[in-house]
Amino acid sequence: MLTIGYLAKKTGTKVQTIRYYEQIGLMPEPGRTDGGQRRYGNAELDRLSFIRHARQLGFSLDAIRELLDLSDHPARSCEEADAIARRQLKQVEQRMARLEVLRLELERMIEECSGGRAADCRVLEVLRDHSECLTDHEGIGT
Amino acid sequence: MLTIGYLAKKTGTKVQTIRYYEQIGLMPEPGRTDGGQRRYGNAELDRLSFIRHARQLGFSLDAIRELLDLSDHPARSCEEADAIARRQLKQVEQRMARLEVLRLELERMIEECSGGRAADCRVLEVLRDHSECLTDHEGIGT
DNA sequence: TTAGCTCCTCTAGTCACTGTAGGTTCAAGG
DNA sequence: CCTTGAACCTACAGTGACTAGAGGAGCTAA
Ligand SMILES: [Zn+2]
Ligand SMILES: [Zn+2]
Ligand SMILES: [Zn+2]
Ligand SMILES: [Zn+2]
Repeated sequence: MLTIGYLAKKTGTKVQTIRYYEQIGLMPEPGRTDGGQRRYGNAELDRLSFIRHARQLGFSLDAIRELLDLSDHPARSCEEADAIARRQLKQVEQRMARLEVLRLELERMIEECSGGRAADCRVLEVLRDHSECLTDHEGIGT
Repeated sequence: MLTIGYLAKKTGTKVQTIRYYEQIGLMPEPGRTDGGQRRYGNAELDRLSFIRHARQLGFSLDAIRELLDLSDHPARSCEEADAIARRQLKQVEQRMARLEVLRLELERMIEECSGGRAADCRVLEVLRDHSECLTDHEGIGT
């Protein structure tokens, strides 16, 4: 019988986060001691590891919910799991493309500024006037 | 005299977002009509454009607050503005590096899965067992 | 005048946690 | 058996940067 603190340490999760996962139905309600403390088994440890690993790979909790469901039903087709992963990959690629645009623009404005008074700062100038930019970068950053 | 809706359209901002910026002190409290509606001048339009452009380049509202402050004081040194921009660039680079790791891992697991039952799905297997991964990717995704 | 658009305030929700306050339980050492 | 202190409990508030909705008031033109 495993305590919540043990699960936390094993998976690199904060204790509150595990309780949060329980609250939103991602982790099951575990058994309790007479005093009301949670006690887990190995299945729950595995489930939490899965969740954390998927989070590290950038999946949303909603996506993870579906992936866990598929993992719980081994006879089903894995098409949906693959589709979720492909969606995630596409999202990552899009984000990288957007970041690359920002990176170039930032690099350029930093390079061009030769210091001095704020009045002549290239960084501030570019921020004031988008026509100084080489790219469109519409949609908010990140 | 410009309405909030005009500013919104000109800058591609939602009306509520402009009111939100006012609430957190990023935009000044504008004058009002007798009926209580906000009316802006061109200075406010410029300020909002600055904010939006900086947001598109990924700066946080706190960073933008400092950048606006510097832009309002042209005699000051621009060192701090440059430092903020360099910090932002570094953050973008770090995020891209993390995303590249995710991208490779996702690409690999999608490629390796040949479809079929969820029991044999490579995607689910990798999520269950981090030792199937080639990289460490610690820290939560994005 | 009346239609219909825009504007107002206020509240709550998003995502995925994280932090805090104030109290209870558990396990080990004496 | 008793005490100590770490780990646990619930409940609620806060993060960033908005976004959505309710319910009402103002503004403009036909
Ligand atoms: Zn500068
Ligand atoms: Zn630009
Ligand atoms: Zn598969
Ligand atoms: Zn891994």
